[in-house]
Amino acid sequence: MENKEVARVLFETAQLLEIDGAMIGRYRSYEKVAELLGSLTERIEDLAKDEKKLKELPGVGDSMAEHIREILATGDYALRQKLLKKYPPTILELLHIQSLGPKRVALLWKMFEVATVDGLEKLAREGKLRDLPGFGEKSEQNILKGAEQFKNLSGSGRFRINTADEEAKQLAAYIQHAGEAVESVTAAGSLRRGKETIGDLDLLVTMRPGRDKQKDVDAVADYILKYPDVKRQLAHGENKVSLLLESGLQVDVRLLEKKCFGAALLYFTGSKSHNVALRGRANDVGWTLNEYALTTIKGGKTIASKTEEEIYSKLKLAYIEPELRESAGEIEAAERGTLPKLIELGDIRGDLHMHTTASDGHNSIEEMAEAAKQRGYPYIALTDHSKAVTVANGLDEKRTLEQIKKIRAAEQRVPGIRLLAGSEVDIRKDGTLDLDNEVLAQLDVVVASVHSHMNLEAKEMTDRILKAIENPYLQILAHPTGRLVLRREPFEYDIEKILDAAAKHGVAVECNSYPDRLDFKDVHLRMAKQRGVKIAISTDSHSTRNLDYIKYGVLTARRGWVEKKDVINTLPVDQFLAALRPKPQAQTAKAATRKSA
DNA sequence: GCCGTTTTCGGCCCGACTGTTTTCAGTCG
Repeated sequence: MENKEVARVLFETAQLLEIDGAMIGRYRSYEKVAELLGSLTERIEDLAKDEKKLKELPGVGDSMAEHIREILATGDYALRQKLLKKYPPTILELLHIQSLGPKRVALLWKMFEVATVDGLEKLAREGKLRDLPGFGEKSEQNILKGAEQFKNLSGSGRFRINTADEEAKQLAAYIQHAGEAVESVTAAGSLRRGKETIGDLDLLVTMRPGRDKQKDVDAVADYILKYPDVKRQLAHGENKVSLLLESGLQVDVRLLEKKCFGAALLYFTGSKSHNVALRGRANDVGWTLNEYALTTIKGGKTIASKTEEEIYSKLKLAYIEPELRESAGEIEAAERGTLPKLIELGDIRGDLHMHTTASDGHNSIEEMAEAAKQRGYPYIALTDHSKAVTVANGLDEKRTLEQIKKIRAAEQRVPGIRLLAGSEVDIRKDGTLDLDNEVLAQLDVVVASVHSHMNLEAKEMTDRILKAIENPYLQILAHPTGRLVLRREPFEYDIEKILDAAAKHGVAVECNSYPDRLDFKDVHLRMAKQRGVKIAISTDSHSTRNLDYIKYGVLTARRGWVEKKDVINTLPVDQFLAALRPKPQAQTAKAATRKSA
């Protein structure tokens, strides 16, 4: 069982307990463990084999360890099943409706035995909810609005990082023009942490001290509400404005004083569990941390508030980069001074995965080369699709050989950048590569990936990729999990076996930067790093503009604790080529073809 | 259900906002 599945069972149990009116701490304990599982690099199934290791996890005691083992053994949990006899499973859907939480859902169930979104909508339309304690006409309308939104969103209500990134930049630029009173606009939240999907946007606006503070804040808030892209205003408080943009993205803008910027940035960057851990740490020494400051509990004396660095320092922690703030061991590492020195965008020297008009790209070899040169890269690899990917006009052996010649010729026309001839060769259903080894032998860089038969059983998919890795010409395994953000789940396979094989054969794995992919995630990268598997960060560009997506790959790598030394395309070109899996000697290519065929 | 220089009971992160109320409960992040 995967960590995610165990977490879901625990989380649903927590939600049901809360609806059932359990004590706050009881359901929190389930929630906490579910959150922990989301950021664990080890498989819970492995940890559970060792009683001691399992109970070393924070928040896991005798009972919780027992529950986890039960879930692993049976796929479910008796308490959850018991609660689902009391309440229908659909009741959990109601919790996803804005303005409804466990208390109100419990009340609705008690009064009307309603547990479906449709049933709830009917009651709201008939005006039957307004007389419930704590409800009114406005509550009914909000529930109807929320129910409609819930049904429309069907998906997760999350957005790809590039969408959120672009929306944030535009809105931030707009707010900057609000007037004198605005000093700075900063994006926080999961966007700052570099998550591949963003639920909503958090923007922090610092205000210059003026004569009438509240008047300035009100003026800026009014200005923000006039942003042309606003679909609806969701909230408007003293120092917060919430909007729904036309795209469906929700934005929370906080207007604050400069003196509490650090505390606010820390708070609104999250993650939630990181914040909780920091607050616990503050409590331990008699302090309390909120979005305004770190203060003493007794007397409310401010300890730190202006910068994040200051707050971490007072908590006796090294500064933790936003990408690491997932409560995945970063606090312990900060305490010990063993945090990684994360890779930076400027460390990347070459992009190793891109397409040209030869297959399904929009630009020529020369155009890609020029664009890469402008971005300061000393080298790139041009890797068009191979013939099996017919929809992308993949290249067969003959066309690949011609493409190699064209790349060599283009190198003369675009001086100042080394153009490596590559291919994104398809891994066929049976694990063989889609180009003859004689042709692969003539390429500088062989990138390989799966583009078809993505629903194989785990065993078959694992064997398929293991077989591909055993081909001595495969050097980089591209988009290794096949996940498409918000559209397709990753392949089912044994990723540990794949990574062990990659380590053994010197195959690098790709951290694919294309925002629709970003499929090799933080946890995968950490697993790769632990095994000493080399990492390549590439864009999978299909046009010159896509080359900028490299920043999302670097963010993702940073989330995976990746350092410059872990990434092969941070090396100068000669060292990079030497770091690739060495190719068999040319004369053995034919024999290798026969063997792998 | 977990945890502990506030340690075996009693708390569990904390504050803003909303909509309902006349001081607060519930939701949200």
